[in-house]
Amino acid sequence: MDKLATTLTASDGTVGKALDVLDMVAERGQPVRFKELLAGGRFPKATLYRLLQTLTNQGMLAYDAERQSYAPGMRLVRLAHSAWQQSSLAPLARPHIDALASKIGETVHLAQLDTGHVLYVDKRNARRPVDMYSQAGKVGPAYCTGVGKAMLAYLDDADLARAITRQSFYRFTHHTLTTPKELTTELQAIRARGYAFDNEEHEPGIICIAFPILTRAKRVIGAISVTSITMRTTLAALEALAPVIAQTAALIAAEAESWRFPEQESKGEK
Amino acid sequence: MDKLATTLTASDGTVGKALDVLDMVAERGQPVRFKELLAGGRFPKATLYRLLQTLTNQGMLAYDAERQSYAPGMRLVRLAHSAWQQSSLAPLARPHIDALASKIGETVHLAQLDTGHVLYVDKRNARRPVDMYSQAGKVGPAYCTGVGKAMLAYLDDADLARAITRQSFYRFTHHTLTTPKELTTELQAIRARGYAFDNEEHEPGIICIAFPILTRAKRVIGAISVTSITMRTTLAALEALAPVIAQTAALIAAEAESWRFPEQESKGEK
DNA sequence: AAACTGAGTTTCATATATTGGAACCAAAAA
DNA sequence: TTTTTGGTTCCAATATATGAAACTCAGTTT
Repeated sequence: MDKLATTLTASDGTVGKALDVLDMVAERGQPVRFKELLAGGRFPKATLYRLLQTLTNQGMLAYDAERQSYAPGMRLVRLAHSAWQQSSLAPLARPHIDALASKIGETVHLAQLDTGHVLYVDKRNARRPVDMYSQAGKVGPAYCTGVGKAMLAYLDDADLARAITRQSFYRFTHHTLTTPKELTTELQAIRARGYAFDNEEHEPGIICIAFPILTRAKRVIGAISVTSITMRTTLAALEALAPVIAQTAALIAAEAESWRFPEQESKGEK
Repeated sequence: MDKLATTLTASDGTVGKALDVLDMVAERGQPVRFKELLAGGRFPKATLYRLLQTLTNQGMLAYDAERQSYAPGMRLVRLAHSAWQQSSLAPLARPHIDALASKIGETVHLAQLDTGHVLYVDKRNARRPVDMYSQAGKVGPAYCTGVGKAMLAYLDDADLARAITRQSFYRFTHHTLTTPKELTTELQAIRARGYAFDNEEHEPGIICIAFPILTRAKRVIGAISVTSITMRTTLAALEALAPVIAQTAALIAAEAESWRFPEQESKGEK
């Protein structure tokens, strides 16, 4: 399912290792047995064992005794609630996203950049209301999505370079940009234009137009996109919506600025 | 806002401490300055400092340089996505919750028990569709909510005892049960009846009826509730919906059982 | 039954990371 | 300028984490 470049964080301390393990469990997307994790070769048996114990104790993992397997724990959901509420743009952007979605009747996404990847923090689907967490919290590739490219286009050189190293450049469709070179060229175009398209680069049949959400100082803090399907629309038709979307992005930016502007990428790699 | 008994997890190792700090940040519900955390008196300056650094490095916290404050990081949202998807009842229960909500046109909650507190994992609000994360991931008290009591009623003695020690028994309204004694009496009634009510015990004007979701072995794995307001309904009216709700709970239970049954409470306190 | 797996758990001497008091620094306040 | 406040860094003492190897305890095989 996921073709993201696996980010192996330079381990800082025991905590770093524990969180690595957490990631390993979360990434698999289904309950994992000890053996499988061990097979990852990341940690020696005893160490892995104790890390798992600790995490389980702490409710960060849940151990299913019957199946002898680990899954991410509910404590994460609790913590994430806080994170989402106070560190994401979502609560603040909600009314604007709502307005936009109901005005144009297409799916709207709100995303932020997280260690080089796209993190969807909210979604509004015009026809079928809810879709919850099934999208919020979901991670996607940056190099081949509208929101991703819209955000990458506004990173400064250092951050962009770092972000690029994280891209897998896996070819999802034959429109996917598969080299840093192609991508950077595209990013220039996006910066010139002010917004990005996704021309079936991630999934065939799916297109979108995406706008960065920029602070006054032109720092990207997120992006919004309007998605549709080739069967129903064209990129040109989506482009006609540009003004409304741009407007929404601006509103969100303005509001965000007056409240807070969270750091997105931690700067030093240790 | 929150009146939950603060769970001070018996620290295991550095990881435990780090997660404690995470909790401290998350609990505040707004960006925290170093000083405030230090004032908590939980950790000496240098130690706290380094824990914060590590967590920030790891993306579990986000540091806002301008305001010099910490907030829960986006990595949590990413991780929680996994947790929610694979460890909660939500994905599985979704269709049934949807059906129930649209059939009866009232707000439906799906909750699980997390270290003695209620963790809302999904919500369907009939009239105003989405409400997202604003509820999923939210934690509430167990002793004075319908879902909470419905779940407590089916815990075995040991787990119940443990859960009770976590309740704050804060008096939210004058219907709130404020002692373990009152609560256990109520729980007996609930077990006898098969479902619980919330008679304005948490918020004035808000009432609900809640059903536990039980495995064949009678282990609680969650609860669903239908909420309304006294201005519009009565408990008696809600009770009329009992069969439909029970049915939904049973469906969810059946489905859950055939897939997986995650542990909810980690057993040993170390 | 006896011998063998394979998966998970525990031990223990060692290396290492964590600790926290105190010193330090920078910016704001007096 | 001097103080205070709030945050960062040092460093020796010490607690912790480490991981190879030994050990369980099923469930197999032979």
